[in-house]
Amino acid sequence: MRNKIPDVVIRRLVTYLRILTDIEAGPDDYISSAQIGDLAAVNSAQVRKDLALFGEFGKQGVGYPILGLRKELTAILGADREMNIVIFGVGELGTALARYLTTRKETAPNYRFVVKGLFDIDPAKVGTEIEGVPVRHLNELEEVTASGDIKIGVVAVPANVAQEVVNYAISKGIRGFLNFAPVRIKVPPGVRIQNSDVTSDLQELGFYL
Amino acid sequence: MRNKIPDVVIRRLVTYLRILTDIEAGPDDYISSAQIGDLAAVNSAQVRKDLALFGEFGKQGVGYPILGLRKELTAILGADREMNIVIFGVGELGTALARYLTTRKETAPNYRFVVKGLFDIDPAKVGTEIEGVPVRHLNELEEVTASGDIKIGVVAVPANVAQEVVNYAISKGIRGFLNFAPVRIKVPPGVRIQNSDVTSDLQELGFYL
DNA sequence: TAGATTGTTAATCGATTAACAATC
DNA sequence: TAGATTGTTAATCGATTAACAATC
Repeated sequence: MRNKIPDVVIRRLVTYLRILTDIEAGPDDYISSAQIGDLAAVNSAQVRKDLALFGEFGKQGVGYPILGLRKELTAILGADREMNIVIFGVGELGTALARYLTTRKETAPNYRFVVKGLFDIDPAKVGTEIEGVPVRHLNELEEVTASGDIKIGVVAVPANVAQEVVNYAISKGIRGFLNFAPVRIKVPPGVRIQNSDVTSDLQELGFYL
Repeated sequence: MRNKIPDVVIRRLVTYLRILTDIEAGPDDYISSAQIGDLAAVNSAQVRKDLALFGEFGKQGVGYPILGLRKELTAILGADREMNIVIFGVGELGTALARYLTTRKETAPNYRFVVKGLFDIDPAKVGTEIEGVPVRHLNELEEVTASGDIKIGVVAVPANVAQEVVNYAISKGIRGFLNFAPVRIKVPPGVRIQNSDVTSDLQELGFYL
């Protein structure tokens, strides 16, 4: 069933959930698809259709119960589970991400990403720690992945070694990546990779300005 | 003309340019749409169509001249111009981005983003500097935007003030934003905003794992 | 010339939006 | 009941892919 849901729908669902989370609501508060659409910059029919893919959550003439829908979306997106991640590369960006993700844990409400490991190959960095999480040598990855279920690897290494690091991580069982290195990485079927590249984003933006 | 080009095409063009830049090539080296497509994970017809939107750059039976196409894409994307940016928010992420963007300047070949200003409102940060760029109070923004043409604002402030900061920046003439805060920001027509949100990316990834 | 690959038109596919009966 | 809004079907829109004549 998950195969038939387009990526773009999931991205919107994440937005809807954030919108619902940002609203203070009591048990009797409802919101219409038009209101959600307005906040998410999405057509109201789109909102209804996205939600209808997963069930009938609304009430005709009234709308969607805010708390109820929030709960449903949380369940659909698995936002109630804790998700263990590791970070590859503890340079500027990797360090910032490590701090950001470990710090946010306390502030955000249903936050659920736990940084289980930081990896680098620079001897000057291995052995240090960030927000209480030790930086290990990449070749110790298996010891971390073996212990729990690490779902996601955040790639913050230089572009020229990113493919190599991802290959290695896949061999140690990691199946999802968020890649910050400015390269397109090839992964076998069954492995997901999501790219987030500041340079490309800026360049795209630059075209229009 | 630019209005008719879909965003997604521009994003692919950025990818093609990076691919071409990564290839070592002499003046007589050619590449086919199939090869580019392979490296970019895109159908070859797509590649040809994307390029054909801007001109006829190829030669039947041979392909596209690597150096020539690189030059054309650079011109199309404006990757030869220098693009001045400012960064709002000098927390973990803002600092990392500032360092990343100023440092990269030396390493990457046709890199062209110049950090012209860093802004915060925290008195402990205002007056310090990062990689030689001073951190100013947000209310000094106008003095920086007035001096040159600042095209892009990078938003690395907390989510709850992001909209406010963007509004203010728009009032000072900035027309393009790369937003790292986990909120959907409303902007008037004529202003572009691109979102890059680690939390959402991870959550989206989490759905599939 | 024969083989390869472009540029482009036509066909397909999928996603978005409009419309409306069902119903709270 | 009257008004509002859902869930869903049908219509539209746009983007991707296939196909192929042109031609290097």
